[in-house]
Amino acid sequence: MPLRAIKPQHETRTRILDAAEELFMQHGFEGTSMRALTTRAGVNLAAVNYHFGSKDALIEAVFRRRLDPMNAERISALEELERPEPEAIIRAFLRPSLRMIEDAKSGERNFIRLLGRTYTEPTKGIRALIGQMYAPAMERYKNALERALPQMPRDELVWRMHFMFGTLAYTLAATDTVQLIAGCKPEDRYDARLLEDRLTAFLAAGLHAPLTSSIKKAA
Amino acid sequence: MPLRAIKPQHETRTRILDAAEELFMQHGFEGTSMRALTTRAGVNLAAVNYHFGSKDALIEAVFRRRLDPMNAERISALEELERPEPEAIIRAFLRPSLRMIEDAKSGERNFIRLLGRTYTEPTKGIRALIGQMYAPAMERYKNALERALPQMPRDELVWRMHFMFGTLAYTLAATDTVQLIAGCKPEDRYDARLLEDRLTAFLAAGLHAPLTSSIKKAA
DNA sequence: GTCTATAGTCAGATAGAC
DNA sequence: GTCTATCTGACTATAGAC
Repeated sequence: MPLRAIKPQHETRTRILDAAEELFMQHGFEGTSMRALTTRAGVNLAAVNYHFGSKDALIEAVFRRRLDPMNAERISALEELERPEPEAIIRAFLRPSLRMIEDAKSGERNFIRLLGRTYTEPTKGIRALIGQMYAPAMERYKNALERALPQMPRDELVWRMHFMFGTLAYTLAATDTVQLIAGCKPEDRYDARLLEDRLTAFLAAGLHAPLTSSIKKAA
Repeated sequence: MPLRAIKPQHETRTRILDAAEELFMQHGFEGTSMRALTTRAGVNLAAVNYHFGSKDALIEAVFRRRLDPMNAERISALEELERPEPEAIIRAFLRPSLRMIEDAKSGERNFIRLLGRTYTEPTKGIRALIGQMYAPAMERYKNALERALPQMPRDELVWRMHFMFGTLAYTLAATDTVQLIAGCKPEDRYDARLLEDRLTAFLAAGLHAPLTSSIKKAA
C-alpha cells in the first residue's frame, strides 16, 4: 500500500486551523477576513462555513485544539509532583506553554502568542471560552499553592496568582516588534528552558514576597 | 455672563475621545465602527473624519491624550526620588497608571484598561506608536534600575523589566469578567493604594530574586 | 463646524452545481 | 466535500448643502 493513500482524515480542517492560528495572531480576529484565511489555507472560501459553521465556531476550535491538551498536561504534571513545593508547582504550570515557543515548525508558536494576546481580548465570548477551558487546571493549581503556602492569606495568594499569570501571558505574547524595553537578546527569546528558569526565579520570589502591613490588614 | 456661555473649546473632540476610549476598550479597534462611536458620543457620523481625519488618527489621539502626560509624570516622579532604590523606582513607575483605575468618572479607568490590552495588540502600527510614546520613560527607568542594582547582569535586568511590565499590563487590563482564578475580592480591584502595595511587594521580590546558575551562564 | 446622503468597498454567509 | 457565484448588510470616507 503506497504511503500517499494514508491521507489525513481532515486535511482541510487542519489547514484552516493552521492558517487561522497564524492570521489571528498577526491581525486579530476581526482583522482577519474569511477570504484572507481561506486563501492562506489554500482552500475554498466556503470551506470554513462548511467545516466549522461560522467564523466564531472556528475561533473556538482554534483554542480547543491546543488548549485542552495543554491544560490536561498541566494537571497531570501537577499530580506527578512528589513534593509539591511552590517552585515545582510554578514550573509544572509554565512548562507546557513554554515548550510551545520552541516549536517553530508546527503552528504551536503561533498559537502560544495568540493565546497570550487573547487573555486580554475585548470580546466577551472569547474571554468566557478561555476561562472555561482553564477552570479545571486553575482550580487544582490554586489548591496546590494553598497547601504549599499555608501561611499565605487566601486573598493575597489569588492576587499573586493573577500577577504570575499576567507575567506569563505578556511574555508569551511579546514579539520581536514589541520592544518597550530595548536590549533584549533575540536568541534567548526562543530558548524555552532558559526562559523557564528566568520566569521561575522571578515568580517564585514574588510568590514568597514578605507580607507588608497593608496587605495583612486587607486580608 | 451665564455659565453656559463658557463652552469647552473642543467639546465635540472630547466627546469623541471619551466615547472612543470606552468602545475601544469594550470591543477593540476593529470591532468599533464609526457609527457606533459617533452615536455613543452624540455627534454626527462625519465628525470623526472632520476632527481627526481618519479612524487611525483618532486611535492615535486617544493614546496621546493620556499617555504623554502619564509618562511625563513617571519621568518627573523618578527625578524627584532622593534615594532611588528599587522599590521606590517601582512605585514611581506604577503610581501614574494605578491612579487612573480609581477615577471612574472621567474615562481614565476605561483608558487604562484599553492600554493594558494594547500592549499585546496585533496591529503593528499601534504597537509602534505605543513603543514610541513609552521610549523616553523606559530609557530612564532602565538606567535608574541599572544604577540601583549594579550587580545584576544587564540582560537579566531587561528580562525582569519585561516581566514587571507584563504583570502591570495584565493587572490593568483585567476586568470583572476575566476571572481565570476565582475568588478575587471585587472591591479591592479599584483600591489603587492597596494594589500598589501588592504589586510592589511582588515585583520588588521578583526583581531581587537570586540568580540561578543557568541565568548566570546566559549573561 | 455640523449635517445628510451616498459612493465605493468588503465583510460573512449560503444556494446549488458537480 | 468542494466549488462558483452571489446575496445582504456593514463598513470608512467624502461631497456638498446649510
